[in-house]
Amino acid sequence: MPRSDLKSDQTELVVLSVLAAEPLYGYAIGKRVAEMSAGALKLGPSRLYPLLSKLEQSKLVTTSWEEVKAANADAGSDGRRRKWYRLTAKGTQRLAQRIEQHRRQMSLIERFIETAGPDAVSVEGAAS
Amino acid sequence: MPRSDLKSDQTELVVLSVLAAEPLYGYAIGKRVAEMSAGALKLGPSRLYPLLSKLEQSKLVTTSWEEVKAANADAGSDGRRRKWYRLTAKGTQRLAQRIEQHRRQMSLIERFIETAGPDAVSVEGAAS
DNA sequence: ATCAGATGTATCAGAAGTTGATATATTGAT
DNA sequence: ATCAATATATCAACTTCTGATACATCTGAT
Repeated sequence: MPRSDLKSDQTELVVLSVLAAEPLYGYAIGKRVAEMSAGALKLGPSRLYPLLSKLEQSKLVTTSWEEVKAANADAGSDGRRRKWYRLTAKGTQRLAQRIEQHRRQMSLIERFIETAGPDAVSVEGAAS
Repeated sequence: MPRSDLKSDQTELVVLSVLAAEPLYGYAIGKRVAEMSAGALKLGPSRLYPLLSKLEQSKLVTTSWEEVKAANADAGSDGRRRKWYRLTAKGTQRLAQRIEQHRRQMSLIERFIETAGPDAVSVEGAAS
């Protein structure tokens, strides 16, 4: 059940961030996101792969296929293939842009929360 | 051109926040949001009224109609009517919930930004 | 007086975005 | 052999968003 609760721009930010740390293949990206969020964010295939395709088309990432080496066998293929994604300079630029956009929106929302008064921020109803 | 760039939960948070400060009618809510965001957030009718209806149905707000008094005439209607929205206790509770949810998501995203490394945060590409 | 623009509420169809289900194929554990 | 995990990918159905439209009144400008 891929719940992300994030809007697409934020999802993009998250994916670009993990790729900024190191290149990864699709499935590993999904797992990394789940791990780092302690399960709060889950990118299912239907969300992840279209997004990665979009990033590829926009040249924010470059891709390359890798054949997974067999563990026990002496040589060659394992049948499984991985598509690796690595951030381009353009991708790094986009990430910085998304981070800025994110910070802008956050301070904006913060402003609204403040006008609501301190009453709203911590209230009985907030419990679990 | 109603650009909000906010996801629906965040829009709800914003609207509940302005109503927490004081009761308002629909059109005024839209203007207040635009003012407070210096035009960055615009809630058009097609976004605003369905949202307000939803809040009403969920009993997060109560509503009441008001006839606008004529300015010059000695008595009565001006023809214009306003539908006022005021937060219920349940609405206040929901607001607190949304604020908490918001803070959780923000610290989550912050975590991803940090892993991206300091390089990503302030980069040439961030200009304009 | 007329006309444009703001006020004020509301709906709708089309566009865009999201997700569960499904498909295929291999590996490793029970 | 069967099940879960690994690994990629698509699709139809669903929800959500938005531009356009509708209607009626008021205000200020010409």
